[in-house]
Amino acid sequence: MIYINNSDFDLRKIAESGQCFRMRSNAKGGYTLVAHGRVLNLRNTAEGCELDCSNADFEALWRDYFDLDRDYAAIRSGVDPEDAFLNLACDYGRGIRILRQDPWEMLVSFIISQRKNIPAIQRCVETLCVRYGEPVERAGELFLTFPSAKRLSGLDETCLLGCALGYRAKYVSAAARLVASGELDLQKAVALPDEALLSSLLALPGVGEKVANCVMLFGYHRLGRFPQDVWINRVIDAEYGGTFPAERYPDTAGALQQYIFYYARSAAYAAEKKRFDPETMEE
DNA sequence: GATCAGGTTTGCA
DNA sequence: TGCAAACCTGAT
Repeated sequence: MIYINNSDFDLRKIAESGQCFRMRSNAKGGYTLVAHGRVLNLRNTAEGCELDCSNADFEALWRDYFDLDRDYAAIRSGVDPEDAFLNLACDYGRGIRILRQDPWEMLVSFIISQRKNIPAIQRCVETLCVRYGEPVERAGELFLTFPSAKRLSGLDETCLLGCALGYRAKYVSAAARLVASGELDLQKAVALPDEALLSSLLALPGVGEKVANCVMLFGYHRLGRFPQDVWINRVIDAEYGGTFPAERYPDTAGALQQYIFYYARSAAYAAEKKRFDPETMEE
């Protein structure tokens, strides 16, 4: 067992932050995660957050996966002290970290995400894994990995439609073929500078600015990327008059985006808005 | 039934 | 460039 004692590590917030679709609450009051072909159980205890893995696995994979060597307090303290809203969001979201997830899994997950809410995305991803993933055994229980590009590229598009992907099926199918054929090398792309990585992602069908930025942030850990979805846009309209000063945070905007996203969707923010703007009642 | 959801593409001005 | 409509599916 490994214990994480870090006030900048909050299991629930990370699970709910919308960056990861395979971290699900389990029967033991904790969370179970399948990532990079491995299964991990986590739960909060008096001694800290408990990870049921060996020290070797922790050092080889999970320390990096949870980005534990980064100082998130430093990211928050770099925020403009005049920016009251952003400081509130940072306080509220404290404990969120940007996970280092698999680029292929992120690409497919965020292509699927368009015009779907989080539960719907989770269901689609789960169905893909159950039907086409590789089995992994863990304490007598069976789990499934995220299916490889090779596996998905060999499927008829109707199989993907059967996973409720809808019009996105052809996008996933095309991406799978490109990756499986080697025409697009997602691992090699790790070495690309931001702009080149962005344009190679944008070249894929069904991938626009938002999806590309999510893949860069969550799959390639480019912390300067600032994906703008409708929630972020609503906040930017309401709090910043239409433009967020992302250029002020070239190395941390993505982490700030996660704090904002988490706060923007919270009841706390809704209540705050309502307090200052009675008009929202009518909307 | 109509509308809408964490978006992208296409077509038309 | 900029804007609206269409696209699948599931939920309200």
